Amino acid sequence: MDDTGPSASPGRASSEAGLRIGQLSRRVGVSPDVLRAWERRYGVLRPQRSRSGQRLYTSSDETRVRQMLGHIERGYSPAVAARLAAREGPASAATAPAADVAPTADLSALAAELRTALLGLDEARAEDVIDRLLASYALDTVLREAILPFLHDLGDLWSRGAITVGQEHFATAVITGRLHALARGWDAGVGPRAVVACPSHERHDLGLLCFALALRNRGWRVWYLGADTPAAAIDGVATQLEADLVVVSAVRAEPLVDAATDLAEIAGRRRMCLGGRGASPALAARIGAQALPEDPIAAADLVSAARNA
Amino acid sequence: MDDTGPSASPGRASSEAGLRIGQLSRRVGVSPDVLRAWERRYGVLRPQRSRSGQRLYTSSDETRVRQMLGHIERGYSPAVAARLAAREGPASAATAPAADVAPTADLSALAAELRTALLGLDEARAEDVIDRLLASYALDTVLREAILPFLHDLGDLWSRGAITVGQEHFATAVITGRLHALARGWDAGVGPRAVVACPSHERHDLGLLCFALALRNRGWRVWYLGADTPAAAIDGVATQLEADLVVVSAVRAEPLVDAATDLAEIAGRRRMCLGGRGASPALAARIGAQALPEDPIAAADLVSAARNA
Amino acid sequence: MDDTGPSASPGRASSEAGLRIGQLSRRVGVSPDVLRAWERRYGVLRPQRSRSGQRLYTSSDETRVRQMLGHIERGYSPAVAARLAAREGPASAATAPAADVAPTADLSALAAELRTALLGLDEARAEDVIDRLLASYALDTVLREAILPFLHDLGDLWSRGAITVGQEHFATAVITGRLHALARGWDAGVGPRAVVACPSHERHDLGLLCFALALRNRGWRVWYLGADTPAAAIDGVATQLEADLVVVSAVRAEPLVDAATDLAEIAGRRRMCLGGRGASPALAARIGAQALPEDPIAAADLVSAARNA
DNA sequence: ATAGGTTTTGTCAAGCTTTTGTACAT
DNA sequence: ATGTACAAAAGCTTGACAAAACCTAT
Repeated sequence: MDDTGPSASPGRASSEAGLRIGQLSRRVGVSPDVLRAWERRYGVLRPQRSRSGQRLYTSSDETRVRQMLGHIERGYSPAVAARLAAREGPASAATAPAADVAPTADLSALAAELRTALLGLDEARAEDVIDRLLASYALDTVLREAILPFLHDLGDLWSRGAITVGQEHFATAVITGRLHALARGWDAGVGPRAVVACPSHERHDLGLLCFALALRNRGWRVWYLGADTPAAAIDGVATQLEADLVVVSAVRAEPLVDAATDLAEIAGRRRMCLGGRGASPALAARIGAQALPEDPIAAADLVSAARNA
Repeated sequence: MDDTGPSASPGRASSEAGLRIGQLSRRVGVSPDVLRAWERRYGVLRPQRSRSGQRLYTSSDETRVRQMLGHIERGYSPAVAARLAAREGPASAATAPAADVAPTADLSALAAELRTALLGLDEARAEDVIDRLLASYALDTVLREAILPFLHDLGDLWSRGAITVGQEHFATAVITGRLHALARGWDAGVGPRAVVACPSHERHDLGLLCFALALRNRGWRVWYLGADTPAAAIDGVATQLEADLVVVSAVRAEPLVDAATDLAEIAGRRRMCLGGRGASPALAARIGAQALPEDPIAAADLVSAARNA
Repeated sequence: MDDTGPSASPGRASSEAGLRIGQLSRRVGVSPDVLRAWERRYGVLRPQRSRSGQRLYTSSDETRVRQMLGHIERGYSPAVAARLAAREGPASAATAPAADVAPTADLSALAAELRTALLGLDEARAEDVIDRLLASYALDTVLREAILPFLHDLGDLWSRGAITVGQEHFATAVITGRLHALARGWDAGVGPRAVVACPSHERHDLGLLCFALALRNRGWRVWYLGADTPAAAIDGVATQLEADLVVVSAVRAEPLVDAATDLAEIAGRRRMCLGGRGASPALAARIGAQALPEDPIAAADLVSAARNA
């Protein structure tokens, strides 16, 4: 097994913490006392705690310590080494020699870093990059320039067999979690109501999630039903809410085709849009819905503009 | 998911169940006592029972134990190892006991940490805490439970001389920056239009900023003019946009009183609300506006609900 | 920020600081006592100081010492060798930063679009333009070529009555928000510490914000106190942090004049610079501070360069 | 170069709690 | 088989300490 130990599987990502101080100490060759002192004095490490107060370190804490050791060996005092390590962030210093971390890294650099982090199963770093992206750029931009291109890539890589299913799952899980977090409180307020879902047998809902975020960002109230939702369920929610809009999206055409009859029935009573690569204008026409562009942001613009017009 | 046993398919489980504790113990090299303790303490194993109550383990229990041993060997404590093994196993979701880690982000703990960080002039840590808050809680919650109480405290501490003006300025600057960042893209979309400002001579606009965020979160499009805005300016923007609502907020009453005549003039043509501690119902009535509760979130609720009603 | 690599700009050097005297001594083979003596007598080295006063050398200090050693070996007296080394030093850092690469969007067109968007109260578009600016150009460039000129224009237009106060407030609010967001992580790293504020009764802090960003970009750690900060507050924070530098900036002269006595008191204990249009060399001299050019970027260059001189 | 004072940083101890394997009584 | 008890191991916090490294000043 590799030296990152327990971090290989996707679901574990956010709760990977588990190393206790003694073990970390043995791994990096720094006494527990020193580890605690470093935490207290420089705040380099901020391990999770168990309910009883025991420190639980992640493997990124381990690399952090190693970075510090590297700096110390190079002659820096522990205090300085700590600041340097802190500034390097969760990312590994080994690969980025002396590159100063810019306060405002540029968009494509951040996008690239996100990709590296996610394919490298480094969740902490991925979260950090997403934080920096969102801090520096508007949500639409982050989605359009970083998240969506990455998802696109991911599909490519996967279909070429260039990455493992585990990597794909991991990346998907991290992004999903993050986008969902952004989407809290979707249904509050005054905007028009949209019900948003993938049809039965369509399990890829990340594009839909981006679309939903963009739509929310344009003032809509969104009820997000997610992947694999039967047409009847969509209809039920839409009816209960008296939704102004129903959006159904799929990557492949089949799920939409299969649900076409039921969807047409809904479209007869309510504004409906079809999104995703699986939605052709022809199919939309047959169902009585509006076809949306493949790009989720553009789709949100279109939906939103149509209403204003 | 089923609750009858540890493996995914019930049928197979029962057909395989048969290992008794002594046998399993010898196979995996873990004493029966320990196996029982693990079951009791971590719930890793849930063997079937024979008629007489004896434990009957399946082969998947065996792999489960081996996984645990592997994790322990890699340095994890038995408690953590159990959690990890539970995650991996086929029956993960159903049987996994609550993880033993302290909740990553306890709201009040995070709020306290935010306070410590800001008063200690530690920006990086403050940002980190805010990140964690936003990652775990809805914006409304973060504002209501962490940001606003802190701002309140800040006023208190300052008036009691418990903190320096410098600390107050610093904290204000950090929070302002952060909230503004959250507010990007305020005017996009389809919602009703609100113009939001403090009157001339009112320079505290943080409460207003929270209100604006909450309002945006409820689907409104917001134009934020900020502190110290003359009534004429407010009117100009409101007219240019054909705003549906104008909100004016002040901590003290004077700025509102001073601007009362001009504001009344605007209120004659447009829905207007007065917010902040400086806004009394009496004053609002005189101006022809609606008084809002002091709490920005409640105010946003009210504004938003009134429109829906 | 530039993209020329880690060692090109003078400010960058200071962010690398961290070597303590013992380590430097071992590296170059000169005793700590001698290093201190050279510093005192010839001023060849001007290391940063840690909070407790420890000297923190950069790697360029190391080459400086080596140059001196070379000259001494060639027979010059230490005094002469020091002068020679001093003359050589700065020259080595003379590699000019490269221009921005391959602009994806035309700078002046984007600047114009920004202006249109902001004056038209179109926030979403403004944010998008800023995103594109930041994605294509270095921060310094964006500030110098787009943001600052626009702010300048804004003042002009306003004074000519060509725009309403509302437009001005709106534009200011958007830009403020954006710049604050870029400023995350201001206090990270190991660079020298700067406290940055406008004096009491000065409420325009946008120029200061640009300056602070530029300074941060040159490796300084910045504590931003913002507008309208009493001298006592500035002093308090500077003391708490043992800041290496205090910068006070105002658009008009009065606020600075009013605070002159208190500021002079601070300047007696700490390096201080005065910035903004309100800062005249005469006033600076009276206070015992250094006057900075009006242009925030140039000011940051000066502050940062002076340190290595 | 020396002297005298301060800061930094790794270590250690005391006192207490939690974890966990093992033992024992029912 | 179950539940309780127990003790060793490992942690936690607080506080203190001493060697090393620095600082200033003479």
